[in-house]
Amino acid sequence: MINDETELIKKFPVEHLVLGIGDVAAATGVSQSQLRYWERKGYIQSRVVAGRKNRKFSYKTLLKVQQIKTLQDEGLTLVAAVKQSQQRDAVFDTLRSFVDGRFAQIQMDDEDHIQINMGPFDPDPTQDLVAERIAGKWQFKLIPTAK
Amino acid sequence: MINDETELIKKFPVEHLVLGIGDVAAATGVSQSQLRYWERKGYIQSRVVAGRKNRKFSYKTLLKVQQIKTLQDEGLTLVAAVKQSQQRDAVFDTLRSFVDGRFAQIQMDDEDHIQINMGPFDPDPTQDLVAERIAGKWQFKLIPTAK
DNA sequence: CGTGTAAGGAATTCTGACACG
DNA sequence: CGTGTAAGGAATTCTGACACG
Repeated sequence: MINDETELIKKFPVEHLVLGIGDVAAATGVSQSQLRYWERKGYIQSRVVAGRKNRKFSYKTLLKVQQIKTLQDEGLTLVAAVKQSQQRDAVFDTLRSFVDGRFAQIQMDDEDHIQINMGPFDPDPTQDLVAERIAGKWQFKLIPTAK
Repeated sequence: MINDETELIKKFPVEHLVLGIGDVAAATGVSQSQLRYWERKGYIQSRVVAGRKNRKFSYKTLLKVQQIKTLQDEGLTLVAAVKQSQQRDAVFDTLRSFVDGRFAQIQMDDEDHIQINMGPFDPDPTQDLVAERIAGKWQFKLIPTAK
């Protein structure tokens, strides 16, 4: 079960996740006509999913939409917002990559005692780095590497 | 910009994210009639979003659907799968909580040098724990706490 | 129990045009 | 440029019934 949980979070279902335009609009606060316009201009993309006729957006696109909107709200023009947002696409991949690469095991003994083992602590590889949540606060500790 | 990125990932838009039944079915491989049946039996829930008339599922529900399906595929009956899946609801919250509590700063200098600062390293609070990706591999290191 | 299907109606999304600016 | 709206048609989802088992 513990391994299943770790697997589950690594397989975070976003790759196959596509959303309708109405759901993207509701989640981001960007109107459907805006989304269609942005797509027409090439700022965002929608996939055509096999067998579906309507527009579908990926989760990554949703993130991008939200970024653009935030930048727009800060006063940038659409073009400027789009340009800035491009640098940030990598954020999501970064988190994925970190979770994939380092979350060796997630252990949930009970509600109040949860641990994430992140494997060998590089400055001292004889120890494992563990994140531990106690009473709602996350702390790090080192434990001897399991043989 | 660095702070914006950190904020962005913390605001990972899943709270306000709702998906149509077709998208949940496509993402999980569970048919629409299954989803409606599961809902009727109370195993999963769908929200009625203000102003929308169709069924909408939260991202957490999607995770649950995927868990149930996985367990079913392993040979469990629907009821047994539902029961087992209940213990696992916390996984997602765990990741969120960890990211919220510990990702102090995400820094992306360039494609090949990315760092996540996780704040004071509890065994030695004069140092910050930093996860660093070099050439695709994540490693931990300690740096003096920024004053 | 657990899932599928045909049926008719309701809600959602589509495109192209036009408005405002 | 960037967004909204009215319009008519197309695709999606709805419920309740019935089938299979």
